[in-house]
Amino acid sequence: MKIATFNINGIKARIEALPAWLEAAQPDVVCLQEIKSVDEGFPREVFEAMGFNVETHGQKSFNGVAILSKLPLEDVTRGLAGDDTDEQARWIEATVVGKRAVRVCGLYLPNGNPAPGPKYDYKLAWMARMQARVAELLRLEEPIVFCGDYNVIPQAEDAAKPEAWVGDALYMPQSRAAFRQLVNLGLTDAFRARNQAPGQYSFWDYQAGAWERNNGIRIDHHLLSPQAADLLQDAQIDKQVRAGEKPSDHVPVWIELDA
DNA sequence: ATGTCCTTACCTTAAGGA
Repeated sequence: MKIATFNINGIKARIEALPAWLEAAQPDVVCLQEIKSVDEGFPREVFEAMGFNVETHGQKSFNGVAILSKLPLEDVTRGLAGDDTDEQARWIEATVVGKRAVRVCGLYLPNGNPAPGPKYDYKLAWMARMQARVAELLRLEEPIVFCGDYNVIPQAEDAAKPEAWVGDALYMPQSRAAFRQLVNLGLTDAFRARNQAPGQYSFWDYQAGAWERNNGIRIDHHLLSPQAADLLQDAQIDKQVRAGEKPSDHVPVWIELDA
């Protein structure tokens, strides 16, 4: 089962690039972030025509997540527990049944800039809520994948210029500690389990020729429950997508599970 | 580099978010 995560930075803007990548990469499951669309405005028919089941959790203008899957999606839930007043669409879950059943959680973690400030407070509070949800799901002792745009640079080697990110919400010590606490619940960073090389990025800013200078950061991750980690066969970043026509500022990252 | 892109609304131009 090939499970990808892709922050598309707007479904309307990516209505050509996303199907082109789906056709080339042939993923079974794709978690999308920043669809920037309400559910009714998402062009689901484009993806249904390609054989995908489509589940969205959108909002107007900003954020929004979705799951596309060639396998049936069961027990779909939307939103991250822990704050009934939170109206930002950043979390969706579904169970995908292949050879094995896998719970897939698609997430778009808050950016948090500027830090400090209310947006950073929201980021850390959101990460604490995620910690609780992950701990709850891990008790099931099943294959679970938590994938998406984490907006966290885990280590210095995950940035081309780590010194440029000091003081940024994506690289603040508290952000990295909260990410570490998630991992320390017993999760595996799938990409790092397969590839320890520095210079592996999933995002290059549109500004200042970041792509041309390879000034990137690795912020799109798959964290795996122990039972999912047992099934891990591959993990890759589709870097070349960033050089395509009208690209997102993120590229797809995917894993292959024996499931 | 102060460098770009996406979305919306006060809509052909600016603001907010990233």
